Amino acid sequence: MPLLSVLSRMERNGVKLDVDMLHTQSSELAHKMIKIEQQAHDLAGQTFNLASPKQIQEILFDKLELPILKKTPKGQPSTAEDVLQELALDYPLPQLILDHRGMSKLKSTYTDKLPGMVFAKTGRVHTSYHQAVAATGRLSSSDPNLQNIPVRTPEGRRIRQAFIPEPGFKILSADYSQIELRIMAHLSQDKGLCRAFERGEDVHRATAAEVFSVAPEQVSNDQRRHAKAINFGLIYGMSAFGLARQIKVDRKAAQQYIDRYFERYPGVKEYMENTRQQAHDTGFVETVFGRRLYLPEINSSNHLRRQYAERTAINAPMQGTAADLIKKAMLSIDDWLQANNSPVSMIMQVHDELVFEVPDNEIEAISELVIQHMMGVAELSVPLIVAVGIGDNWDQAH
DNA sequence: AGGTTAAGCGCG
DNA sequence: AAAGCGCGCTTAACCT
Repeated sequence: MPLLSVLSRMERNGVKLDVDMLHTQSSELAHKMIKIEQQAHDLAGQTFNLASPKQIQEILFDKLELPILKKTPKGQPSTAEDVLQELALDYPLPQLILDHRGMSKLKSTYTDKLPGMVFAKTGRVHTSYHQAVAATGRLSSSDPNLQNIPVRTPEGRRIRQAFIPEPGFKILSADYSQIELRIMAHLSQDKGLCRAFERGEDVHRATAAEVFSVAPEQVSNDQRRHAKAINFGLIYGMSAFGLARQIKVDRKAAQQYIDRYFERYPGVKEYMENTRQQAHDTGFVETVFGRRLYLPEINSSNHLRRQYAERTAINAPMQGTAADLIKKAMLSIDDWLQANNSPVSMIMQVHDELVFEVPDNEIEAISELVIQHMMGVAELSVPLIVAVGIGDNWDQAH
């Protein structure tokens, strides 16, 4: 069966929503937002629209004369999240704006919008998946986008709790753990990185131990957090400058971390250099399975465009291979479900995660089946680990 | 009235 | 001078 048919079936399956729960959350958010607005107006000494970047600029930077830490591409003082977080350390108003923004996002995009997207005939929401949008080979989802449902904050997770199964069913979520780092280990064949995954170690902790020269059990929370930022940064082609900004150390320290990383993981260094070189020589990069991404600007005389293409060259094989793997898993799982006339529905895909609606009495068998299919799609140099969760809503299952 | 862009932010 | 990859959605601001 072609992937497109699998996607169509998933769209048709849809997912059930607890609409009442979302309505309740909407009201609560509205109430909290009004309170924040009042506090903000008191601090500013005037009323203003907390959703208007222009008005926020006027109040923060013209009226209150807070320092301008960053500008937008058009030269206006930026009020972006990281800027306001920095300012919030010294002034009260930025935190209120941030809180308000977060709630406003949740309310307008999710709790207000999703109930209206329930399709009357099925009582469920039906997204559209797009197979040929993302350059790296990922799927995208729209109308509504089910690939950006909140999860990182407690308030956000309450929205996930509204994604529920039919009576007699459970939500089963299965995701690949650290899939892109595992692919980096496979592609680079770096000894240390492969060994960490083979031994089932906490990879960020292992990285921290190497980079900061301490025993794994001695790694502090901050060190692990920094190592995690380094690992992600590598996948994205980040520079010392970017790392410094991310983890709030000076540029020199960030450069030392990166140097240290490449000393400890020389295979990764070599892989990065080879990938860049290959992109320059051939004009494309490819995934483990040979799917290519062409990079017409890799030899551009414009530095910005060239550097952008170089970062894409680093990232695309890893992000793209992860996309290939989960698509293969979707195909083989769908194949099995169809062949066995299974009552199980595959209902969502979120890049490294598959979500199913499973009859209560089949949970254990299907968990095992999904894990086996996802792990078994390819034989890489490191194990592909799949974590499964089960629950009465998507948040519980995740 | 309607469309487009900029800024910002939700997710992996 | 910029500085971390890939998406989609909302509001404000601007434009026709």
